Amino acid sequence: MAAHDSGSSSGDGGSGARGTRGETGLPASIEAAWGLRERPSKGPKPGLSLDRIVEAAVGVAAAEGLSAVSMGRVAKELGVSTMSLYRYVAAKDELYILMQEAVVGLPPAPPDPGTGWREALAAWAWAQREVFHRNLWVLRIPISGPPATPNSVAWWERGLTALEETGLSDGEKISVILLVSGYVRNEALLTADLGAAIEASGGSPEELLRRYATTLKRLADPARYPAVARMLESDVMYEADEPDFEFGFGLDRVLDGIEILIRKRG
Amino acid sequence: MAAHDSGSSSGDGGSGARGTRGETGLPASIEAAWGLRERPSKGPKPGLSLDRIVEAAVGVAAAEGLSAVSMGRVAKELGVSTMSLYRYVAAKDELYILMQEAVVGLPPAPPDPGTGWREALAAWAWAQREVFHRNLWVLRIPISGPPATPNSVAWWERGLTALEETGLSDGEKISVILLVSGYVRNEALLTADLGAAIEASGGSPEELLRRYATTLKRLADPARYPAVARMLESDVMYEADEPDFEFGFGLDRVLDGIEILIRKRG
DNA sequence: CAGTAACGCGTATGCCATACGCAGAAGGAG
DNA sequence: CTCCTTCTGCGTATGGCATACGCGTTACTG
Repeated sequence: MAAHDSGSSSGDGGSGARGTRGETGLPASIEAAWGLRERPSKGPKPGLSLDRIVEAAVGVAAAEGLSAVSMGRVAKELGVSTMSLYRYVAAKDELYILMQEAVVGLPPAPPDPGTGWREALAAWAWAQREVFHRNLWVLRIPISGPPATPNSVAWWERGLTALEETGLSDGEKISVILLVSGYVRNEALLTADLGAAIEASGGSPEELLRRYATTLKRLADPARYPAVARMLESDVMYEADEPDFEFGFGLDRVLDGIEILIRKRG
Repeated sequence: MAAHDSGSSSGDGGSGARGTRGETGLPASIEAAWGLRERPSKGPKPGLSLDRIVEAAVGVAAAEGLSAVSMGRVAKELGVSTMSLYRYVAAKDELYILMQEAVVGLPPAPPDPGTGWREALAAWAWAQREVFHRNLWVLRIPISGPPATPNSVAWWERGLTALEETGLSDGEKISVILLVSGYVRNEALLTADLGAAIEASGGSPEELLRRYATTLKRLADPARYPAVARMLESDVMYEADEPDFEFGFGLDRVLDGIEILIRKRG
C-alpha cells in the first residue's frame, strides 16, 4: 500500500506525515533526517518532535528489545496518545529506519592519510561491529532497501574511501564493501541470537553449550553424522571462544581474500 | 517462558504439544522431527498430522510470504480450527523451525572421494544458496538458536566433511563453516530484500536502481560524500549485475581467504 | 477577523498468538 | 462389557498490535 500523492481536496483526511511530496520519493520523516522539510508554521505548535519520538523508541529498544517497541509503548513513554505519533511518522517502518539512523551515527574519524586499505577497512569493520554490539536490537530491524539516510551513506562513504588506492573497479569496490559489511552484520546477528538463547534459557553460556551438545549427542546417530559426532566429542564444544577472537578470525579470512584480489589488480 | 515439566495432576489443563518430557529438553514437535515420539494410542485418532500442518504452512509461505503464515491462516488452509493446531505444535516458533527443516531438506550427495576441500566447500555453498533462493521466506524466520534438527545437522555434517583433510583444528573448522554459511545467508538475504523492494515499488529492478541513484544524488552533497557521489556518476549503479556472478565473486574471496589459512596449516 | 492547515487524540476495525476448558472419541483395565 | 483415562477438535475469551478516520482545537495567513 504505497502512499499515493493524493492531495485530498477538503478537510484533513489523514495523518500529517503522509505523502511523498514528489521531490525525493522518500517518506517525509526520512526527508527530515536529511535536513529538508521546513516547519509548516501554520497550525498549532507541535508538542512533540521526531527526535523525541526516536529517542524514546531507542530507549525502549535498548531496555527491552525491539519487540517491545510498539507505537503504543513509545507513546506511553512520551506521555502522549498512540495516534499522535502518526503526525510525525507515517508508519512503524519509518520509525525503525530513524531509530537505526540515530543509533548508527556517524562513522569514526577517517584514518591518517597514509593508512593502507587493509588497516582502514579493518578499522571500518571493527567500528561497525562495535555499533552493532552496543545496540543488538538494530539487527532485528528488517532491511527494507538500500540505505538512504545520511549516516548510512556516511558509512558507505568511509568504506569506499578505504578502497580508493586499491585499483579495484567500481563494481568490485561495491562488492567488497558489501562482503565486509555483510560479514560484520552476520557475526553480530549470530552473537545476538546466541545471547537471546542464553537469556531465554536462563543459564550461563557454557551451560547452554553443554546442554546443546549433550542433546545433540543423544539425537544424532554417530554413524550418520560422524564428523558432527567427532566434533561433539572434542573439547571445542565446551569452551566458548572469546567473541572478539572469533570475529577477528573471520575478518582476517575475508580480508585475506580481498587482498589476493587487490594484488591481482595491482 | 520456557515450558516447565509440569505434569499437571488432573484433567487436561492445556494443549497436547506441551512439556519437554525430560529426555532431550527439546519441544515435542522437534523430537518428532528426529523420529522419536511414539503414537500415544489412547485418545481419538488424530485427524491431522505435523507433516500436513507443516506442508500447509510452507505452501502459504511460498505463495504469500512468511508474514502471511499465521496460525489461523494455516488452519483455514487445512479446513480445521485455529486452536486445533496447538495439539501438534506448542507455539508458532516451533512451526517455523519445522517449516525450515522441511524446506532445507537433505544436502546433496557428497562429492567424489578425491574431491578437494575447495571444490567441495564451494559446492556446499552453492547448494545452500539454491535452497535459500528457492525459498526466500526461510530467511525471514528468526534464528532462535543453534540448529537442532536432523536436516540442519546433516548440512553441518557435509560442511565439516569437506574440511576433513585440511589440517585445520576443530575450532577452525567450525569457524570456517560459520563463515561460509554466513556468507551464503547474507547474500541470499540481500537478494531477498532487494526483491521485496522491487516488488513493493512495482517497477523493474533497473527502474528501482535508477530511482534510488537519482534520489541519492539529489540528497547527498558531493562535497561531504565524494566517493559515493563518484559512484553515483559511474555506470555501476545503472546495470544490475548477474546475481550469480555477484555470489560467485564474494564466495571466491571468502574461499581464497580460507585457502591461505589452510596452506599455512598444511 | 475569517479561513485554513496542522495539531492531539478518541474510537473503531481487523488482525494476531494463545490460555482455558468443554464435549466427544477411543483404547486399556477391571 | 463397562468405566475410566487420555487425547482429540474447537468455541470462546483475553490482551496485544498497527493504523484508518474524523472531531475539536489551535495558531498562523491573508
